[in-house]
Amino acid sequence: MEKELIRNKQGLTEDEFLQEYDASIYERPSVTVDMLIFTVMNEKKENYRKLSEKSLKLLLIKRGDHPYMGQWALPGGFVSVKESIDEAALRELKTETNIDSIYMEQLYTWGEVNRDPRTRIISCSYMALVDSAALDIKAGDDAAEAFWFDLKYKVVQEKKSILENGFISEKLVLLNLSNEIETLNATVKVEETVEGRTRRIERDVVDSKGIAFDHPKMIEYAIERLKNKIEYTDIAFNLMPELFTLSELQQVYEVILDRELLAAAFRRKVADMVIETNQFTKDAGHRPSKLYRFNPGWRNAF
Amino acid sequence: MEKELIRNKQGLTEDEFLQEYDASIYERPSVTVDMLIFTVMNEKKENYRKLSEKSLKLLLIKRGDHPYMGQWALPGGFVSVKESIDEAALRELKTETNIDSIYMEQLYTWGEVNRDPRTRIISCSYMALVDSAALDIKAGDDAAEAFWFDLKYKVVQEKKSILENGFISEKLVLLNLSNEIETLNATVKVEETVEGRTRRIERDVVDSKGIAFDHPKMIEYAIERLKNKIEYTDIAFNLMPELFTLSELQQVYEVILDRELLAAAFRRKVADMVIETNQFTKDAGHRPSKLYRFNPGWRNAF
DNA sequence: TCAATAGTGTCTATTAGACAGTATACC
DNA sequence: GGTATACTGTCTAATAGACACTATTGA
Repeated sequence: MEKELIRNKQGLTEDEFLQEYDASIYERPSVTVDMLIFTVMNEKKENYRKLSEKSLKLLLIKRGDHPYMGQWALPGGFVSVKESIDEAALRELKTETNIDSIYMEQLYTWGEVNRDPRTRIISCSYMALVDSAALDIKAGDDAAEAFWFDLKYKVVQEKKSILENGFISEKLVLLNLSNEIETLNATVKVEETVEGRTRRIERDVVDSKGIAFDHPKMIEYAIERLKNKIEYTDIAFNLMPELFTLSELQQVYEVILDRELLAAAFRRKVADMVIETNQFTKDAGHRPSKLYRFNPGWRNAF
Repeated sequence: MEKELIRNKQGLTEDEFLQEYDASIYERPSVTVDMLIFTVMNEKKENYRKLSEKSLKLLLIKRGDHPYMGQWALPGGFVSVKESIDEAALRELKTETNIDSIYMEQLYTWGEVNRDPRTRIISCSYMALVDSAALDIKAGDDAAEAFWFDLKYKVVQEKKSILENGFISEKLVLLNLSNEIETLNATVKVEETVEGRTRRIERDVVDSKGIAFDHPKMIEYAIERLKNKIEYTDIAFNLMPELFTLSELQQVYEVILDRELLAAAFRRKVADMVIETNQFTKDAGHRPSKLYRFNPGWRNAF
């Protein structure tokens, strides 16, 4: 190998250099992963004819120790030096949901100096989408108390101030997380500053009732990403069971996008992404609906 | 404050807990930032009539020590415990380009266990876009030898294998980085596995001539992101000088997207994003072109 | 029968692609 | 005048939105 021959200023070869390398001389941050685990669940029917409404859910854990003891946080944990961050994220996912084959995507790495009162902690956030049908019992039967929260996202204020050569656009987002046992609220300010050719986006937790750390920021960010990606990718199918109706699929799009869609246009849009089966729903109280499955090869026609 | 009253299982209040917290008991990874600094530069004209071609450039640094001594790497450095990762990225950007007001965006955090032979290092990559006119001399006059490389991205192979309930799509990307002093090549394999409702994307450096670490992966990822975002955002303007012609803007789009665009459609597309001035180019050897500036408020009509 | 959803046909508005044709400086 | 680019007009194709209309079940 040629690399044996190269010597640095201290006259060391690469092997010698690595042997002498002392990683401990610099102070280092801790690294954690935080998981945004989303699912969509059916609420109970109002009457026998109506379809059941769907709602977007997020998994949170009640903190059993300081800091933020008693508050709710995203599931997560430290990344050990012997595992990749993806592995750490998968491990957390498995611990909390007992599912290991699932859609997971890295979102953003949060690196503010004082985001954790214990020590310097950098956290890498991941989004996971799970099919609630595949979940069954889990979430709640862990030592850590994990619960699904109904998640509402609402822009409550938008403000735009014009600068000499740009503007500041400020948005207040209200996050509401609730279930049978608790209701949590947080307000996140998202501020976009455009000055000349520089753009900066900054998120701040204005107010948080019961949500630990900077997790409201992570939640806000994840929802924006989810809303965005559902429009131009097929991630929504990760929230669906094996077989589903187009109406159910549309409901999932609607609950995430938080607006109603027209059935005709929606069906055209998803036509290539699904494969028709010859099965139908039953006992619906109205016309039965054809069941479909995801078509993994929809993107590049084959 | 209420939080003083809450005691954990050891009977400690939050303040007591934090005082006793010892962050040093766990082994921790190091964290670095790596910067993908892009610009677009003019090549010299072939003849007095023709427009000068543009080319996409990436800034690399020659490594002066092990590991990968003598090879080329992305500018970057360790994140200190006293600065946020954004601050570390800005610091690197400032060191390398001497510019501090610039477009910068976090891309992805790379967390494989053995990506660095020294020790466990997690690296957060950032993309920065700079206007080459604002650069002037810089890049080259630092102690570290930083140079701009002409960057070519080419998909040399695409393969799709069908599985029982999904497929594997494999893409080989050839990266070519060159300037007057050196030519570097790397091949990155991008493998997308869709199985059932699980999707996984994996990148591997198949082959690398002269590019250090897993940086070919980071470069490949950044170009994909850049190509993607230029289509639906206004980031391209960060590569433009204060005043520019629509033809120049189109050239920038073309060099990044690596395909020719039709002028009429392009002009329609960017019409709202620019503000006309009453100035024109001079001495062009052909019809002069109107100069435009960026319109920061294009998005939400005001 | 009727409430509620499933599913289709079609008109319209908007947008992207194609390309011809006109305009204008500088050598 | 000729070359190379600047810029516009318009036809066409593709797509998204709107909405009316038909179909089908279980109670």
